[in-house]
This record gives sequence, C-alpha cells and structure tokens, in this order.
Amino acid sequence: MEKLVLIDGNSLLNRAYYATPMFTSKSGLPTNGIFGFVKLLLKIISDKKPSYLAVAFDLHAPTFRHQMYADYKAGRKPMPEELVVQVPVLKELLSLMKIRICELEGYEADDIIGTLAKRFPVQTYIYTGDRDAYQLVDDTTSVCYTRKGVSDILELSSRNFKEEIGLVPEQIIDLKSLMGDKSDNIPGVTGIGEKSAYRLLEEYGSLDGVYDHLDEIKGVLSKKLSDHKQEAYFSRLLATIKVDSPIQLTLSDCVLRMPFPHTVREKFAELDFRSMISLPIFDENGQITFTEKEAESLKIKNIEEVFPADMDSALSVYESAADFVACDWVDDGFRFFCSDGEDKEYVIPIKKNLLDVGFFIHSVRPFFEKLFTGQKKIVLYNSKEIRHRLSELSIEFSAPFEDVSLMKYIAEGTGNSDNLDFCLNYYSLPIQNRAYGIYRLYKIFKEDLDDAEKKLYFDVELPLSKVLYDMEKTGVWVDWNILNEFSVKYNAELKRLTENIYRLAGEKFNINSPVQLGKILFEKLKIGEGTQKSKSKKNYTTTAEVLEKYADDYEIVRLLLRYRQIQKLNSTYVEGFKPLITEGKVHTTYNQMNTSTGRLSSANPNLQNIPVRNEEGKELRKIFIAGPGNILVDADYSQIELRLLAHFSGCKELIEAYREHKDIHSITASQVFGVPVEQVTPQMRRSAKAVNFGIIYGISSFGLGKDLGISAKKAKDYIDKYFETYSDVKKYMDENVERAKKDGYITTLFGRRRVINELKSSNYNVRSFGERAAMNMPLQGSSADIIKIAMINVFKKLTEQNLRAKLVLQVHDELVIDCPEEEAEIVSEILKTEMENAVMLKVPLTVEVGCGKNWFAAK
DNA sequence: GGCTTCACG
DNA sequence: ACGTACGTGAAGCCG
Repeated sequence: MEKLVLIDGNSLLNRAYYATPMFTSKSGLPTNGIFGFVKLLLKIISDKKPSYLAVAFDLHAPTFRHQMYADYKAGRKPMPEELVVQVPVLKELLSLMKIRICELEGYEADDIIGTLAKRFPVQTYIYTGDRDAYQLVDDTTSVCYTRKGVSDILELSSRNFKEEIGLVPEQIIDLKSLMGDKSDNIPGVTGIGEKSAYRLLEEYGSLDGVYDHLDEIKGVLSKKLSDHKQEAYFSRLLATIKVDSPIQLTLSDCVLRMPFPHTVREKFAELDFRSMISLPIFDENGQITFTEKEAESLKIKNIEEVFPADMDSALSVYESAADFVACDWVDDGFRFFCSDGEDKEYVIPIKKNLLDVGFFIHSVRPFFEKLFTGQKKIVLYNSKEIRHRLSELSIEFSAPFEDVSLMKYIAEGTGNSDNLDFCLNYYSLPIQNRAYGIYRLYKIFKEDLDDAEKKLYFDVELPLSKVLYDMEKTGVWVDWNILNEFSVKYNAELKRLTENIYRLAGEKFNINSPVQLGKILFEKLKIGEGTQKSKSKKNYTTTAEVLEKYADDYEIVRLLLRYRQIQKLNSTYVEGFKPLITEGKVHTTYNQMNTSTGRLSSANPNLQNIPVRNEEGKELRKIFIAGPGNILVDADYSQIELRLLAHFSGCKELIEAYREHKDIHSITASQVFGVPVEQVTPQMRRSAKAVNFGIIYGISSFGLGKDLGISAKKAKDYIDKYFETYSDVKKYMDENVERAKKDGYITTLFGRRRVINELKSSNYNVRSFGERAAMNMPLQGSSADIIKIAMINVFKKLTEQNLRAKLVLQVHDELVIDCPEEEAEIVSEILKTEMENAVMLKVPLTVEVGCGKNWFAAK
C-alpha cells in the first residue's frame, strides 16, 4: 500500500531545535533546528519510504478556534529569535527538495494534517511532537510521536493504541477536556488529573457519558465536574483538531521525489551541513539514487563490532594496521579502529563479567606504553581525560598520539567544547562505532587545518595536553588548618552581620536573595531615589557598585557590603573547597578547548580566580602551600598584552618605552595629559592605566567612563587624546576590525583563529561587541599562545634536568611551580628564561619571580 | 536551567 | 537613540 507521511513542521522544528545543541553556519545563521529537522526528515524517509510526503506549518490569523486560543497563546513562551530565523530557511530548503509545504491562513498545522489524513485513502503516518494528534489515529492513520527530543519515536496505530495509551483515539479529546493540558493551556476540569480522567472515561466512555451519569458520581468529584462543566466543553472545543480545513491539495501534489536536486546539496553546503553533502541522496548524473541505497546509505558505513577472542588476536589486528589506530574508551570497554579500512571496530570489554579488570589492564597496556607500537599513532578524542583514566589503572600513556578534540578546537575557532557524541551526531556517524567515528572525524578536521594551525596543533596544543595532565595529576597542596581558621572566622562574622542586618531591616529575610534584599532596601527602607531595576526589569539591582553609593549614609548598606564580601569568600573559597580536597590536595581540571581566545580555563575548583585584588581576600592564598620540604616559585609576565600591542601596532613610543623599561602608565599619562613625566600625579597615572586596559578590551567611552567614575564625554576626550598620540595603535585596531569583517575571523601571533560572526549582525550592539572582540583577540589570544609555549618548554627543562619540581598552576599570565627548596634557584631561573624567551617580539617580555611557602608569600 | 552577583587575568 | 568594556567559573536564588 502506498504511504503518505504528514509532518507537523512547527512541532518537529521546535523539538529539533531544543534537542540539538546550538550551532551556526559559517555565515552566522543559527542552524541547529534545521539540522535536526533534516536529520529527522531523512530518517523518516529512510524508515517509511513514503510515496507521498507533505510538511504543514501554522499560519495564524484571528479565526474562531484561534481567537479562543489567543488568550493562552499570549501566555506561551515565544519562539526564541534563534529559532525564528530558521523557519524561512527550512521552508526554502523544503522547496528545493520539492517537498510540499502546506499552510492555510487561520489554521494550525495539526488542522491541516487532520484534514489531509482523513482525506486521502492511503496509509498515513503523522509525525509530530504534540500529543493532541493522538485523536487522529484510525485504521489507515498512525501517529508517530517524538519523545525525548527527536531520538525516540512512539508509533501509534489502531493496533497498538489501546495497549500503549489505555484509551481509544476518540477518547483523547475527552481526556484533554477533563484533565486539561498545561503545555497547551487547555484548562480542563480543575482538580481532575490524569488518574481521575482515565477512570471516568473507562467507566463512562466519553465526556458526554460522564455528564449523562453525573448522578452516579460521588462527592467531590461530582462537584468538580458540575462546577466546571463549561470549561470541560470549552476544552473539548480547544482540543479538537479540525478535519475539514478548506485546503486545496491533492495526493499527487505531495509526491516525494528522490533523489533531491543538486540545488539541495548546494544549500547544505551553504548551511555548513558537511556530513549531509556526502549522502547519496542527490541527483548527480542520475547514477546514485536514494531508493537503491536506501537506509544503509544514511548510516554512511556499516561497521562490524568484533570482540577479539584473546589479546593476541587483537594485537595482531593492530600490528597489521596502517599508520594509526583510533580508539575510545567508554564504559563497555576499550574500542579501537585501524586505519587499514577494514570495516571492523574491535572491542575489548572491561565489564567484570566479561573480562577481569586485571586482564583488561594487562591487555591494553601494550597499546599505550609503546611496547610494540612502533611509530603508529593512537588517535583519541580528549586524550587528557583518557590519560587520567589510564593512570588510575597504573598505565602510563607514552605512545605517540593525536587528539581530535584539540584538532576540532583549532579548526573551528569558536571555543565550542563539544563532546564526542555531539560530533558523531553532527557528522551523521553511528554513535556506537565510536572508534570508527573518531577515525572519520580525524580525517574531516585534518583537512581543515592550514599550515599555521597544524603547527599550533602539533607544537602547542598536543604537547600542552600532556603538561596539563601532569599539572592536574600533581595537584596543589592545601593547608586544612588555615582553611579551618578562615572557616571559623568567616562564619562568626557572618553570624554577627546577619543579626545586625536583621535588626536594621526590622525583620528577618534571606540576605542572599537579591529580590528580597532589593525590596527591603528600596521599598521598605526607601534607600535612594526611584527604582533601579536590573536588566530584566524585574528586580532592583543590588550590586556592590550600586550599594556603594549609599554606604556613607546607611549603616545597613555598609554591613551588607561586608556581608556580601565575606559570604563570597566563605561559600566559594572556603566551604566550596572542602569537598574538593583529597589527601591534602586539590586537583583542578584545566579545560583546554572552551575559550574563544585560546586561553585555558580552570574548574573544580577554579584556581584561576582566587582572590588577590583586595587585601582581605588575598589572605586566602595562604591556603595554597608548597609540598613537604618544598617551596612555591611564582612567575608572572609583566603587562604582556600591552607589550603585544606595542609589538603588533609597531607604535614607536610604546616600543621605545618598553625597550627602556619605562613605566608605561606614567608615559601614557604624560602624553595624554600633556605634562612631563615628572609631573604625572598618581591620579593621572591611574586614569592612564584604565585607558591602557580599555584599549586592550576594545575601548568604548561608556566603559572607560564607568570604570573611572567619570562622564562618557570626558572619557571620550581621554580616548581621542590617546589615539591622537598613538596613531599607530588606532590604525592597528581599525585594521583588526576591517580584516575580521572581511575574513569573518581574526588570528593571533601563531595563527590561532577566532571566528566572529557578530560582525555580520545588523544589530548595532551585537556588531559592536564583535568589533571589540576583534580588537581584543590578537592580544589576549597571543598572550595565551605564548604562555602555552613557555609551559611546554618549562616542563621539558624540568624533565630533562631530572628536577623534582612540578608545575602546578597557570593563571593566564602566571605560572606556579612546587619544588624542593634546594631546586628553588634553578627553577626560578628556568621559569624566567623560558617565559621571557618563549617568543621574540619587538619589545622585551619581562617576568617577575617570587618564592614562598605559600601562594600568598610567593606572589 | 536562567539570572544575579562577584572572584580572577 | 541605542546600551557597552575582553575572557572565564561558582554559588545561590527562583520558577
């Protein structure tokens, strides 16, 4: 029998959007919804092989049914902007596919679908994420409901409906009339939920049946039903899908033509759906057609899973492989795929019932410990993590390796850190064949690296991943006694502050709640004038910046500021740390691939934001100590980003100032304020320093003014004067923006790329953000490149010289080493030398080194 | 899970 | 006239 597929376009696009992580095409268009939709569409075609297919969309206009809807639609969350822009593109794509789009003014997609399903005498499958459609199931109509995003589809036909749902399709409308539907704002009968509704329908068959026998129903239930009879019947109206929409359409209008025209492939290319370009679903010299290849083609390749009988057989496979082997390690075991093209993925299970863990270790150890690997590389996805897991089994991963996740990070330049599952899904690779998937991704991303990026990948990111692994594994010693002292001290003060704040407020409330606090301060106590609402316009802003304005006049505000400070220190750095301490140490995780600029980030705990700017917070650094008999050596770059600015811009004044080791902020102050250096006041120097920072961030007069507490107009004067003096800097910044706009990306000293789609935005604010990012990236990113190189070189030196010193921390422009006291001198020397000479610039890079028993003393 | 606030470079 | 510095992560609240 011929098949017809009807798709609820709005519903499935919505599902696809939320089920697919956010991404955009190269041109900056969000495409995740379209991508998910097309994947699903192809799956549907492959599964059902329909002769006819149509996609219905809502087209709203005030008509009877929708006027009633209007109320609740208003309360519904609007489609996010990122999805709205995808709708026309999806429709365009469907047109190119010659797929019939059905829209009718004043009708929702489900009305059209209901009508078509009843109209055509063929086997019909309705795909939707809306349970309302259940009512359409009959002998020739099935509803395929997408559960959990879009991955899991529940197919309901007249055969299995009763079994799955417990009712007959006709009862669905009545079910909703009784229990309502919160997501669809169908009111139903207040107080009747799923349970009662089912029971009533089982007993009386229908809504009418229920009301016909109202006298038989007892007590509260009866009252609820009679009180809300109107709502029940109104709900029934709302829940009923129309099956008589006046849509002009015949079955022959819906013929599905496969393969697709080549224009579809071009559109895929434009949308950056690279995985779909290679699918044999396009009309190319008429040779490959979808119908011939069918489902198999969508899988790209069938990979056979092989469980080697013993380790020897696994090894022989491996030894016969070509130049590399891709592998992954998941819960079920160790999976590998050899590059010789045999379509087999080998699995060595780790589950205890299949193979003893000890034997597992014995088996896979040779892979990683280079015992027979020769020059064959092991290709992984996130090698640092696997290195840790191997280490837990006492396996030292010393074989040559590559890492697809790092390759992707460099190739994409977005700072998106996606897991393997996401990548496999994105490139339409079977999620189970993980090793094979890594092999394919390796091929894909390798193509994307240009020469500079290859160097960055091979010479920087790959070796760095091992350094970071070592730092994480080593960990930093913490002093429990000191930590507890802080804990006691902070908790005592918080208690005192809390009591006094309650007293001054005249009531108890949650001080940690900005909403409650705002009400107390600005409504009850009437502090300040007017209402300073936060961005979302819902709450009062209670930031320290705002509170400080009232600190002089109100004791409660002073106490609050103090409370906030101590609460922050205590919750984040004292209490927050405690659960992360194991055997006297904390082991942070450095994320190597989730910043757009190339910086690292640190988490669990974040050791890159330990207080230092104010004296009291700084004391917390006494918690971080050197190991027994050791000392911490701390080294940080002096003004590395400003030096990079001097280098890149070629600005003579800046270069000269740095070459002569002058105080750059005083020089800037002198030039901007037009006074001799000797006459620069601390005030002027402070302003100049803020200007210099502003330049690095892609300056705006508003931002600078805010930072300095002066008017934007005055700030603009500073900026103008600065650019007048340092015209090369101005020129350099303009060139950055211009180039970024032309190329769509901007690069660092070592060719690290950052894609900046915001520059294409028609929104001024978004575009301005892109411009500032374009100005900042070469400075922040190059600085990141440089310290990464320094880390690799320092690590190498320490290893070569058999020192026991260990790198333990990186804080963007700062490195900390934990070493025996007797190594302190040589380690200081190594740090200084390797950091200062990581790269040659037109200006010297200088590094300041300090030592101490704890981080506070070392800095 | 999003928002607010605040810690760092 | 608009709303803004660049890059992160964590805690706590709230719906």
